[in-house]
Amino acid sequence: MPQAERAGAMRARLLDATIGCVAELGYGGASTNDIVRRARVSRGALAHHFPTKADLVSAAAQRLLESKVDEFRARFGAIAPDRRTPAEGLGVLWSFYADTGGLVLLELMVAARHNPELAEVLAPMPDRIAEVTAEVFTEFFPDLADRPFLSEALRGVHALFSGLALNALPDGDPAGRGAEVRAFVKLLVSAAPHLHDAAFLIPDPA
Amino acid sequence: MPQAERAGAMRARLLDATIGCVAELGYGGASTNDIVRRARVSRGALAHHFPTKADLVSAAAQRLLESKVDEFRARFGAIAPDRRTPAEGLGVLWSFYADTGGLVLLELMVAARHNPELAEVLAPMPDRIAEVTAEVFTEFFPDLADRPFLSEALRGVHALFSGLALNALPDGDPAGRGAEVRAFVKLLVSAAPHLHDAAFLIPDPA
DNA sequence: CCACAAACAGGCAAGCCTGCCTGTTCGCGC
DNA sequence: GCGCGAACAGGCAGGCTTGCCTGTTTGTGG
Repeated sequence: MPQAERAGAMRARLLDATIGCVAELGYGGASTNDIVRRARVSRGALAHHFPTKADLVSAAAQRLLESKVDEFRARFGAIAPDRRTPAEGLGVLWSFYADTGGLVLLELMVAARHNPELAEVLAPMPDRIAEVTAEVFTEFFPDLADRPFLSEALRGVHALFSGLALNALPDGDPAGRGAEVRAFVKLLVSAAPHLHDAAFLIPDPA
Repeated sequence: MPQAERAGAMRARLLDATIGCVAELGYGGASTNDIVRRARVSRGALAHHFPTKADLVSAAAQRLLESKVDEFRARFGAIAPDRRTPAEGLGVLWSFYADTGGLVLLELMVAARHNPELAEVLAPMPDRIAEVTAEVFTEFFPDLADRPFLSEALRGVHALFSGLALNALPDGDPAGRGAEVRAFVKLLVSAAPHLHDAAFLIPDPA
């Protein structure tokens, strides 16, 4: 096996093991020992590719973020064309936060507060996700592309979902008691296309 | 000083120091050494009142949660009566998440995933907050008390705000790029009372 | 007034984690 | 075929953390 490929595979294994350990043990509980054990790699190899732990987790965060973005595109594209409604898209968005990867992202997010290197990687995340979401949205629903407050609404939905995932964290159940809220949002989104003018939203000064 | 009072004060100092350390160093970075140093207390005293670290942080979480609930009530009541609109209330809600205490709550939230004792304390939190919020809301806006989806909307706003706070975490700025989203939500909330019937929300089957 | 228990002080030991260091194998270019 | 450097293996040391353990003071009830 050529050198480059070997190193790449090793890096990938290390990164995946890191993500797995964070998912399983939490950011605080994931030690480099656990990681090398899970990846079936020696400590030396880890040190060779990622001199410091911050390098490792930063790279893992990057990998996870990109993989999830791709996954998001794929899942959205996988919806049957005749069922591609914004409301249906919400399910895809939710899956972005509800699964294991989303959990890890959450954990890394708060860890970033005391890890500048991680913060640097994760800071552009909300914008990146919003960007991709908007991109996909305007691709599949071109007639809704220039709705007022579209960007704000999309970002809001993302924030809402990450908040729901967060709140559901302590009681183990990934769905938590957020199901009703999600249903409500779905209702709202279903209705939104029928509001052809947002002017009425401006409260009556009277 | 009587015994009970002394012990109470000690407990309070320990708990406050714990919250302070978590705020400053993060959950993972807050060691019992830091805590006793900050509280000006000996290790023995800590061990006496909180045999294990989990006991300590659980108690601290409890204290923080209750203090924030009280603070929420107080801040809401402090709004000038003639300015008490739901939209104005959003500011209070946001302050709940934007300040230091909210940050700590976020951090403890994700920490709870691998700390059953903490989880037990924090699990009822979303419900508790929703409850208090609904209570305050119906007290100040009795005519809006039985709006459809009120509970869902309130819970949604909370989730949204916690998500915004979370997303703003990596870039240090507590406000982050969430200001536009909050403005949008404010607009939505301002408009909501003018929608006297939610029936139109049901999408036209045609 | 005394005995007792709670409250508090400080130190000790075991365990773990991270970073580095030396040694070995493998692939690549000449 | 050979030398060189990257890739990898495994162990060592320093530092830190947590929980416990012994010793001392202080308040309380009989």
